[in-house]
Amino acid sequence: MGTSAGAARSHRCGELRAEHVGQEVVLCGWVQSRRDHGAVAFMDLRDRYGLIQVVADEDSPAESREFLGKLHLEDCMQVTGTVRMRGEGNRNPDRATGDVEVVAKKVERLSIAKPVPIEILDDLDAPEELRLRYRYLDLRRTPMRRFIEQRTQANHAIRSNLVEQGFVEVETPMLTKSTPEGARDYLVPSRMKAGHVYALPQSPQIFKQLCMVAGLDRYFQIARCLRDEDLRADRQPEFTQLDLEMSFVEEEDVFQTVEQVVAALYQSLFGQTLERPFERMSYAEAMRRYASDKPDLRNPLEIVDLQSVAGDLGFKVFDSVLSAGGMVRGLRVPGGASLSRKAIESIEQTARDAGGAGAAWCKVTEGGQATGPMGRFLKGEAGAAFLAALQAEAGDLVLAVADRKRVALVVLDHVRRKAGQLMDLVQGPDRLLWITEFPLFEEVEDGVWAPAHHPFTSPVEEDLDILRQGQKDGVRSRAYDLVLNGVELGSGSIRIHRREVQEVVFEAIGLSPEQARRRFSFLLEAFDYGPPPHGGFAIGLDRLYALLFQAESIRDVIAFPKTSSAACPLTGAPGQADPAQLEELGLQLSERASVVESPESV
RNA sequence: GGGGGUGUGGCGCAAUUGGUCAGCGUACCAGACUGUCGAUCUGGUGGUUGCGGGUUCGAGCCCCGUCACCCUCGCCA
Repeated sequence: MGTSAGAARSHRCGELRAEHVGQEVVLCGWVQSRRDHGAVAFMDLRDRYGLIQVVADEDSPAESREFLGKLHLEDCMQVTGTVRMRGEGNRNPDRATGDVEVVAKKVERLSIAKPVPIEILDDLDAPEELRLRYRYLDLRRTPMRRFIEQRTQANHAIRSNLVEQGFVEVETPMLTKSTPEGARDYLVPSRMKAGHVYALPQSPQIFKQLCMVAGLDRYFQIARCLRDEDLRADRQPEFTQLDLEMSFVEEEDVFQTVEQVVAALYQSLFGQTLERPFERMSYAEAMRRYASDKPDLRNPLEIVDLQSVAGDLGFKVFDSVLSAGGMVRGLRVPGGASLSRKAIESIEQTARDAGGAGAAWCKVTEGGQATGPMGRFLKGEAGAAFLAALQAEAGDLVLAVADRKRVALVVLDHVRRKAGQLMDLVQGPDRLLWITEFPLFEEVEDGVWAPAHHPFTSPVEEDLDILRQGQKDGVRSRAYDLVLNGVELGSGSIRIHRREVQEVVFEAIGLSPEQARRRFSFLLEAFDYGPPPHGGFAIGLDRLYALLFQAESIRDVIAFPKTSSAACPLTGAPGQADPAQLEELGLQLSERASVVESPESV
């Protein structure tokens, strides 16, 4: 901390050590606790930097002795006194400042605190809603303050690394037009142009591409994004992304750039040097081996295709799925025969929770026999072939899932994770992984395909022809994700910069040239003026920080977060609209809106 | 929008099959105490058990509705 303590104080509470003994100091802070013994009284004074014990004894003026005992927790204080060594046996080794104390000469209360609704304790156990309502008190707590400080450091590491890499930082508008992410927009009505609205950005997507057309070459921003969708434990209506875009690049250029940033982050936060390059895996391979587009590679279990061996067992469950065009895949859990009946049942339950019918299973005995529910179907050559496909050995547990393709993959993913967790296989260092060549379209219902990304995501060159022929299944895009231990950190793509390709994609996703021009006119217009090939990436920082800082919730790394109904208990936002403001905006509330009453005004 | 969980003094918790069970800790207030350190001791204030309705002689406890929060599915690149 290279800055001065401030005019009202000479030192910070947390910095006093034996070397300060004898100095007269002026401290400012809050009353953390007080211990009044009559003729001697103590107070722990807290600031951002720590705690210091202030004592008033026979060396202090009588009035300060009395005053110290009368203070409330969290009163804001200024204390003048002398640093002195604590007596032998009176030191507190659990505290950084525990060898010294400040003998009060003058004790002044700068402001008074009512009884606090939440206590300022590291291990506070209070309803989160209350913590949000009194966030300014919650943030006085050390763990919360740490998150803020770590976030500062992380943002700083990111920013300085990207600047080093030659990036320019551009602040893009908050009042803008709808962007192509496909979430619901937050709208802001215009006063100047009644009946018209701004949309708050779901991401700076369009603007960062415009930055590329502008020749800025390498853009980044730590950007606020807003999406009006239902919340989750790891989702907030407004969140922060590290957003970047680069010109004249291919996937590898983006990967290396992002890897440098992430490595700088780990270096700064943990002093840890990440191994680079990160691993890379195509979407197809990830789905084949892990049934997931964000596999946790710390879990070594892999999916095995049993399509060709499942039909010969005389197992009705497999037969009916196969004849319906479904999928049979399985999983070998080495040593899994040691799992209890109850544990295996929990895997079956996981499969059902994931939307499947369950999971077939058997254990492999020393003699190579299969026991358990699926065991009796695994006799003879067909059974041996089945187990051989899995490379199952004595002592293993074998799990098999049969279902419609989309369901089976989801179930396999859950089963793999559950089995890995039960066997305690998920360990080792962080595994960072690029998933590449995501499909351009995803099947949302049987036979119904929707674009998986925004419409400027470039298809893979070799797949252009089949795309032109109207095929959707199997068309690869140049989109990629970065995955950390099974958690998707962010995603990006190489964009389309050629008009001809853009038109093919618009047509494929069912946008007529007119519709496309209406929605993205300004970007398409910009693309008439020599757009460079470009691509980029965006990382959700709140989620990443929650992970890296080991916060319990994404809300802990956000200073002033919202509840799961997108409300702010502190400010009471969203608030009721003021009729005068509505009038000015040319707006009228519908029946539905006026029925809704605020439950309570704070 | 669907499913699940939670809701008792400011805060954390308790209350047997529905029957003196509205109690404990902490904070708060008053007092005592020369070395504590999330001090201790004594005494005290404080609750229409989220809200509304119902069942019952009787509801914190059972039923219905509702609100808020948390988790989750849908939704969200």
